[in-house]
Amino acid sequence: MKTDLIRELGPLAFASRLRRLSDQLSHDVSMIYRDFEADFEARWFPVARLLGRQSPIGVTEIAESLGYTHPAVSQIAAAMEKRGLIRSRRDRTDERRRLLSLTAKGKSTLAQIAPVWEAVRECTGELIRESGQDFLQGLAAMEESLRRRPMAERLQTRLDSGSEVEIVPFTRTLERHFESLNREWLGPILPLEDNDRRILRNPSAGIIQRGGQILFARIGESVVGTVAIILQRPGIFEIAKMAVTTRRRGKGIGRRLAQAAIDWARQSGAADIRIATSPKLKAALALYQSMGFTRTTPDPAWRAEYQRRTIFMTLAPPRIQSDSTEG
Amino acid sequence: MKTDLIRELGPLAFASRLRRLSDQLSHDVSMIYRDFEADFEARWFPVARLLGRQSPIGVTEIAESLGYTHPAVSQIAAAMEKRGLIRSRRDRTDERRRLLSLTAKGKSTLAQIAPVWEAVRECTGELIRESGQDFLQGLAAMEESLRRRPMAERLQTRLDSGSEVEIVPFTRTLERHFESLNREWLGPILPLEDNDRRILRNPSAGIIQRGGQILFARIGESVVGTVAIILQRPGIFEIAKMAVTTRRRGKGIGRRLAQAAIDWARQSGAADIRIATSPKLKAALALYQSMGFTRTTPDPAWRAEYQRRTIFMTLAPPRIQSDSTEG
DNA sequence: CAAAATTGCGTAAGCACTTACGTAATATGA
DNA sequence: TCATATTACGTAAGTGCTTACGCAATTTTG
Repeated sequence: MKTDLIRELGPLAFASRLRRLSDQLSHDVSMIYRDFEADFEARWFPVARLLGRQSPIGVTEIAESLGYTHPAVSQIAAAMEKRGLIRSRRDRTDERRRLLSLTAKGKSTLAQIAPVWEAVRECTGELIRESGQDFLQGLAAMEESLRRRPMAERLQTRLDSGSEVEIVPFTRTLERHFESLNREWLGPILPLEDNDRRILRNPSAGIIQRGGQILFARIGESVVGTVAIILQRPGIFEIAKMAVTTRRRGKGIGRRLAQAAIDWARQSGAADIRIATSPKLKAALALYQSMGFTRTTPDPAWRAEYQRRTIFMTLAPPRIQSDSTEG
Repeated sequence: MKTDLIRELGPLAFASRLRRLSDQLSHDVSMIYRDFEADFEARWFPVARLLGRQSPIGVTEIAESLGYTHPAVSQIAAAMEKRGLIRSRRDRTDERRRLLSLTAKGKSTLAQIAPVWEAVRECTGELIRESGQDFLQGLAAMEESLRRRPMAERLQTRLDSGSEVEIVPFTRTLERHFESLNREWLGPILPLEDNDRRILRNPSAGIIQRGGQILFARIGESVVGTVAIILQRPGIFEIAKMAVTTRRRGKGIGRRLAQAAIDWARQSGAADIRIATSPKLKAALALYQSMGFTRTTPDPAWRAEYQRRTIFMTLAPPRIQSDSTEG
C-alpha cells in the first residue's frame, strides 16, 4: 500500500480524515441495522430516541436538540412516517407546527433494535478507548473552540496579519465588488428595492458620473468593504450603501470607511452630510451616532426615496464635534 | 439553546459528530479559498499537492495515495483539467492509464494559494492543540484499530455473543435467504449462469422437490450461511451453493455447514458425495480437502453441467478417514 | 389593527464523497 | 495462444447531510 498522503499532510487534511472515519463508522453501523432485518435505518436513531423520551415534539425542536438542520429532520420524519414508525398531527394552538410521536410499531421497533444500539455504544466506546486519548473530551473541546471562534475567522485573521486595511477610491476593476458586498450584507436583512438594484448594477452611472464617489476597503488583495457618497444637490452629500463583508466585522472597518466618506465629502465642499438607514441595522446606527450623526426630519425629496420606517440622520458640522459650546 | 442530544448520546452519535465537525471545517476552508479569488477549490488541494511533488501519475495511484476512491479523483481531475490546472496524456506503455500532471498555470495557482494552506495548517494545528489531547495521534490510532478490526465485525461479534451457530433444514420462511446469501457470496467472484439463476430463484422446485435438501446456518435471528445437497441420481448427492455471509467468515461456519451436509447425505443413503467448485475459491477448496474430498474425473453428465475450469471432487467413504489400512 | 416581520415547515437542489456498473486495454493460464 | 481474468478508468446514481427558497400561520410594530 502507498503512503497515505492524507495522513502525511496532517492538519491540512484533517477534515477529510474526520469525514472518512465518520463515513466508515456510519456505513458499518447501517450494514448491521440492515441485516438485523428491522425496517429501520441507523440514521433515524437519534430522532427515534428523542421521541422515545419526549413527545409529541415539533420538527424544528428536534432539529435543535440534535444539532441538525430542520430539513434533515423533516426528511427523516417523512421516511419514518411512511414506515409507520411515527405519527404526526398539527398543533392545535399553532397550526404551523407538526407534532411528532412514536406509534406503537415505532416503540416496539425501538425496543427490538435495542441490542443493536447497545452494541454500537459498547463498540464505539471500545474504539475510543483504543485511541489512547480522551477522544470525546477532545472532540467536545474542539466543538467548543469552534463555537467561540469559527475556523473561517481564524483563517481570515491569520491571512490578514501583516496587511493593513486601506481605503481606496473607485476604479473600474473594483466596480463589481460594490454589488457583491452590498448583496452579501443587505440581502438577508432587507429585501432590495428596484431603486437599489439599479444603483448596485451600475454604480458608475448612478453615483460616480453624478459627482459622487465610491470608496473601497481592502486588506491585501481582497476587497472587504465599500461605501458610496452620493451627490444629492450641490453641497449636499448622502452616505449610503455601506457594507463590510461578514467575516471582517468588528474590526473597525466600517468606522474607517465612514470616516473616509465624511472626509471625501468635506473635501468636495459638503455643507450637509446625510445618511438614511434602516432601524434594523442597529450596529450601523450606533456607529453613525458615535460619529456625530443625529436624527433629523428629511426634506420631502429625500423622504420620498425611502420606505416609511427609514431613519434619517445628518452630521453636525466639524467645529462642534470635540467641543460642546453652542451658538 | 436546547441540550445537544447528540452530545448526550455520546458514543452512539460519534459518527455524526465527526461528520459535523468535518463539514464545518471544510465549509469554512472552502469559503476562504473562494474569496481568495483563486479559481481553486479546497478539496482539490490534496490532488494538486500530490501532483506537485510527484508527476506524472495515474488516477488510481492518486486515489490510493489519498485514500479516496478512484471516481473521486476522476471527478476532481476533470474539474481541474477544465480550469486548465492539470493536463493529462495516455500512458504509452499502458493505454488504459491517464497520466496527470500540473500545467504551468496549475503550478502558479498552487504557489498563489500557498499562504492559504499555510494558514489552514496553522489554524488547524491550533484547533487541535486547543482540544487538549493528542488528537492526531488518537485519530491515527483509531484508524489503525479500525483497519485491524472494522466496526462491522466488532458489532457482529458482540451481537452474536451468547447465541450459538445452529444448522437448520429448509423451510419456506428461510427460502429467500438461499438466493441472497449466494448472490452476496458469488456475485462479485463469478458471473452467475442461467442455470444458477434458475436454481437460486426457486430452490424448492430445483432441489427440495427432487429429493435434495437445503441447510441454513443461523446465529440468533440472523441467517448467516447456507448449503444445498442435490440428489443427482439415486445414491449420488452433490453438495453445492455453499455460502457464508461476508462478515462471519473464518468462524468455522462453512465447515459446520459442510459437515451437516455430509451427515444429511449419508443419512439419506449416499453412496457417493460430490462437489464441483471453481479453482478461484481457494478457501473453499482447502476446506473440502481438509474434510476428505479428493479431486476426481467427473462422469460426462456431471461434467456437462459446469464450465471447463471447474474442479470436481468426491468424498472417500467414512471407514478410511481415521485409519489408513488399505484393502 | 393592519402592514410587516418572524417562525415552522416543506421541497428542491447542491455537495463531496461513495457504490455500482460498464468498457477497453493488459495480464494470465491451461 | 486464445479465451478468461484483471486492471484502469469513466459515468451514473446514491447518500446523508446541507443551503436556498417559498408558503402559511403567528407575532410584532408603528
